[in-house]
Amino acid sequence: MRVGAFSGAAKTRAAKLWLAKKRAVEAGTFASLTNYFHHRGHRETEGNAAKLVSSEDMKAQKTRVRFAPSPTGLLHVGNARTALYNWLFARHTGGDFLLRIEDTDLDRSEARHETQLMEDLRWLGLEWDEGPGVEGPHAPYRQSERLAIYREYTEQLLQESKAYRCFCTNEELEAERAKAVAEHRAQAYSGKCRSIDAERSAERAALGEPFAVRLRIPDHPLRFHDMVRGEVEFASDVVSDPILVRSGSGKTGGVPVYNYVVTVDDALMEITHVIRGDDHLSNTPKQVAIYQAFGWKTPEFAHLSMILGSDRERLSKRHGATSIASFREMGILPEALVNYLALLGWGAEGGTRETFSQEELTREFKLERVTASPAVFDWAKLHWLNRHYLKQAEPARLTELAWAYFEKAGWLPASDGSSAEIEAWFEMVIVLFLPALDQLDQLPEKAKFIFKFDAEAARADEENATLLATESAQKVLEAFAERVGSAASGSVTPEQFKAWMNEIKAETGAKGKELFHPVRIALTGAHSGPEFDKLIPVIETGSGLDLPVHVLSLRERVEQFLRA
RNA sequence: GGCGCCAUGGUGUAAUUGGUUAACACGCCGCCCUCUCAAGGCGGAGAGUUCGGGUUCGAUCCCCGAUGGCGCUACCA
Repeated sequence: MRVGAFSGAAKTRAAKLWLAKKRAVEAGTFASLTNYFHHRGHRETEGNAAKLVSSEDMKAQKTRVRFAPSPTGLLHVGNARTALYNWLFARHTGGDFLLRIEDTDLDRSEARHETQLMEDLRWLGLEWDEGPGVEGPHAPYRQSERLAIYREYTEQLLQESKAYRCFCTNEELEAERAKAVAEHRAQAYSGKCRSIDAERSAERAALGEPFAVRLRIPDHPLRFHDMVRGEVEFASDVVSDPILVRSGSGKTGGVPVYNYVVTVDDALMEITHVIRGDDHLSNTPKQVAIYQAFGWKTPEFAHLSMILGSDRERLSKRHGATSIASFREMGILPEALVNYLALLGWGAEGGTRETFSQEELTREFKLERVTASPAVFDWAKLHWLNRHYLKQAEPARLTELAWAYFEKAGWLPASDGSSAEIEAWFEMVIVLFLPALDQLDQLPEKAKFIFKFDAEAARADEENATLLATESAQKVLEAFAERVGSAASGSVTPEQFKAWMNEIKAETGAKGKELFHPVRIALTGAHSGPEFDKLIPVIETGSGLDLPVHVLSLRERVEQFLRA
């Protein structure tokens, strides 16, 4: 099924669903999540290091996690795995999984990427409880639509003098950085603008001098707890006062940056566990400082290691296809990909099982068992899992998935203009080649000889020519041609075929490869391929079908081959 | 340069969180099945846990250091 933009009906249904869920929650033990969160948030005094959510809190509180991609490109395996782990954690703990679009990079964010992203998530079976298309109590879920909210919080920080306006120019900052490197120091902002007094600062701003807003990093170490790495600590002097809001009067001027909005949103959306890629680990102290500035309690973190290519470099386009969309196009089944991604950085207790359905994963998945070390992406294992699920899949489903490849090749009619006979036959084709497939898009190449039999090429092949050069091969071919010539085109059954081969065996004395290879080459163009028992019906039935290309019957094949 | 994270066969993960002949899967190799190619069944090779110290009766596991890889060090996310 194709998942497109949401229809109005779907949207309404989703909203109703959410409402119903909300009522159920409110009626139950989690009576007032919002109040609870508020208490929690203000309980902690400024300057305190991040505290673990105690086990009591954990019990009382429903877990809430989010996947927060930026729509700047296609969803790739790394992010998909992050989404999956978030989803699994939410489902395992009975919590909520939210989708939030981080589109504060106005230059690179595109709506079509957002649409594609949601389609990919759905394809993987990762439905979100709140987010675009579903909505929820914390809407909007697109950061570009939350700018007014951030502005309010920035104002508060400025007023409390926890943040300050920075009037430094790019040149000044670059000079600072160069100096820091020369002196073997961390490249942290000097804090030059920290000391500008509030009145003067407001004045300069009013005069139209461009400024960014920076957070004042406190001078105590910034600590947080990470569920896969344990306690992590950063000294405050290596953490630069982070930019909260961009300067300038252009399109991006006044737009807050990632580190800031991610924190504000995670807090406002009551995220309890921030599960994300390793590349954010070094950003976390800045975010912790933001939580502290607001007096909000820090959530639990879980930083997932990177996925690497076979050269141990961060997986990228250089390593070939890595987008979820491309996997789908190749004919990797979503359950195979989900299973594979789950295994990339996580192992079930005991570690002896490899195949898990999404339900089984949900049951067994524990964040504590996620590995901290990076994992190398391995096509061979993905293919193994895909073959596994391909064999499990309903043939009808595969027929539907594979149809497009053949339609595109011009070998099958458009699926809506097809007949039940053709569909049934195509299913036979798929079953025939299934054991030899890593991914569905390999099917046309494997099945090519059925639709496009090339007698000349078969003859021309060197290996074939050698096999056919013997006297025995000639005799076998003649004997076979004689028999197939006497039968009606398209009428040969596997039984008939078997009987003929036995006769030819007796008649010519050829056996084994000697007997079968010439026939196989004449019929398929290659000396290896699927079993004749299954192949014969495919060819003969196919020859009687009304397809865009005529499938040659056994008889026609032999005739063409002898003429070639 | 600074800071952080990571380190078990080729690859992904296990190992009652100090006591194992270091396990499973993928891949590889071989055998069986078979006209062939796959699939399937059976078996095999492949790590002494990056290196060096320490703690301990005993370290894959705890501590320190080194090395290597990766990440961050952006008014990207």
